[in-house]
Amino acid sequence: MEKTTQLFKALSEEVRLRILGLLCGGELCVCDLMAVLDLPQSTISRHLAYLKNAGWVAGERRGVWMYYRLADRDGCFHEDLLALLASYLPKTKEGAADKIQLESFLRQKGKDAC
Amino acid sequence: MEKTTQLFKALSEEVRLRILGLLCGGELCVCDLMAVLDLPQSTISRHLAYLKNAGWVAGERRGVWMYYRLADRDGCFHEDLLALLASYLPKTKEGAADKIQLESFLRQKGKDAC
DNA sequence: TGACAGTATCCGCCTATGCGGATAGGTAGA
DNA sequence: TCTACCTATCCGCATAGGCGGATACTGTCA
Repeated sequence: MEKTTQLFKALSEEVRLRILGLLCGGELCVCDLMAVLDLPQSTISRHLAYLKNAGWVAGERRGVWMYYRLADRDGCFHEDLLALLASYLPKTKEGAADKIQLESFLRQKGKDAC
Repeated sequence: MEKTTQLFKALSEEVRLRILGLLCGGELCVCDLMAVLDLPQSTISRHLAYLKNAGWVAGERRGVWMYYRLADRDGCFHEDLLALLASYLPKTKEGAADKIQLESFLRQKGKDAC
């Protein structure tokens, strides 16, 4: 049950819920999240470490960047809980706003690359 | 989303998960929970207040006793999350043990009343 | 190999919340 | 109304974890 309380602790902070909501759309690197959430790098990194520790996300280094994605689910409960979140978070005010923000940021990033 | 993080904060402590698990079986008073969880009264009461504040449980005074039950669900998300918990908690080691403990306690209580 | 960019971790500070014992508040029955 | 019992709240204390700035680490490229 320790594992379960860890899962819930990780969900009990708005920033982390928003991060999970964004990661439902696919992997992102720390700087993407910084831009969308408008928070200092140390704050984002700390929350990602927390989510990783709790088993919610996994990180993978690719060159200079660390990409984070939703971790492989560990058990039915974890799976079901994530499904619930994935259907709920985008409907919230903050979740919807973050999504729009992310799309516009990624579009801009794409342009800059050209 | 504030409301949501409150729901999760309430779930991020083992004692409170166990209380919810027990209340899934029906209403109970503080002294029932004290007996089953083997914790001081102030601790139980504090956690119940927290759960009540978060919207998980509702209390009703009946004579000297306060009976607590699961609160009416407030929104689909709350509903679905509770359903998930109700199917998960009894399967955990602690949840199953608490259930057995509760049954034996209530049986004893019934006998004493005769 | 030196400079730089992205990320993780450390630091000091502050708040929330855990705990159990003590106390206060309600209610029923004598 | 006095007493006894059940429950809620207060108290002091300890710890977890929030924050942002500073620093350390790591990988890339010239």
